[in-house]
Amino acid sequence: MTTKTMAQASADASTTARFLDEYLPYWLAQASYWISSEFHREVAEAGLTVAEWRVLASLHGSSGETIGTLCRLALLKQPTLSKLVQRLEAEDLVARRDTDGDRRQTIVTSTAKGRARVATLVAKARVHQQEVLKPFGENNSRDLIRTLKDLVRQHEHTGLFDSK
Amino acid sequence: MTTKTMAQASADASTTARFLDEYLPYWLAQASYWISSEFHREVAEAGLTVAEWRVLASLHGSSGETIGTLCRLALLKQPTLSKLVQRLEAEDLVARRDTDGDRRQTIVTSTAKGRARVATLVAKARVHQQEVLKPFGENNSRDLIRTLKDLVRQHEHTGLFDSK
DNA sequence: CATTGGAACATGAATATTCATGCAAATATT
DNA sequence: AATATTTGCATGAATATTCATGTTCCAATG
Repeated sequence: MTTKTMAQASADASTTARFLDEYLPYWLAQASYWISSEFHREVAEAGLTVAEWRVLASLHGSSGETIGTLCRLALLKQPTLSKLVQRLEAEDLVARRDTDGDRRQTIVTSTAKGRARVATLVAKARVHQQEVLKPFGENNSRDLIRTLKDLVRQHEHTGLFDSK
Repeated sequence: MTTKTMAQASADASTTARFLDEYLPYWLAQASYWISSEFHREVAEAGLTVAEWRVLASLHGSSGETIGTLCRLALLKQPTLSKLVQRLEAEDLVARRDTDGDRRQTIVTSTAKGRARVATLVAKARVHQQEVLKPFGENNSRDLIRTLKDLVRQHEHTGLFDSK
């Protein structure tokens, strides 16, 4: 195995420091990727794709979300999500209905079958999060999540979602 | 604009707390997404796709990376990256050569043209990072990056990369 | 040192995403 | 209040990604 780890790679920054090594967006992407993909094995074993898991998780504990909101929750583009939701609806894992107010909107809710399908997974996700945060302790963990929420709050408005 | 922000959504967790609202991987993904996509407008204006930017940024300040390492740096799957590198090579933005040691490996380096192409962008990226971190101050910023690096170090080995 | 297993990269076929657009409904403008 | 603009979602065509596999080479084992 010749494979360098990211951490090692960042360590042998002898003279030529790689740009990425101190680049925040890079580390955010790496952290997001590795933490998530670790759990995505459970998702695959449960017979779901990552996108399906994200949608069902987004609806977990929600009374229903519009397609647009769901796009931002699951970080999927609107056409991608529309098609995914239709597949999930065909499997009876989610249901779609119109809103009372704005008749352009579609509200998506998870069905009993959908909730049952992810119940175990959600529990495992909570455990996974605890394991991930354990090495950091209570305070650092709280700080990390608060900082991430702050980052999102400060930047989610800086660009239209679908302009990517 | 009926659109709920993620922060607002997390705020009206009156009785029904959504699962995602306290889920670390969710906030990592959101933070990564929004911070990056904010900058990706610059990338688009420079006439590059996000994947192209990631590859060229990964090679910036590097003496060359193998396809495999580049996959992990840019978080792209190997077939995706192989094809992308071939396109970049055709534009003379990167070059490929064989390693001395392992003749299965391909080393990718950025060409002078490639470096010129992202020089401005890299400078803008550094400025962008400073702006993003400014509200958090020196100490919190350093803590955040250190924590992210720790997370990656602890988890990059927990799964094979391409098993996703 | 032959053989077997695995690793690195390339590539075609299957699949998924994205862009562009359409349509219907809400909101803004005059 | 008629018209123009914008918003929310759906959908087909173009594009990109991914899976499965092939090939070549390295490394481990007998």
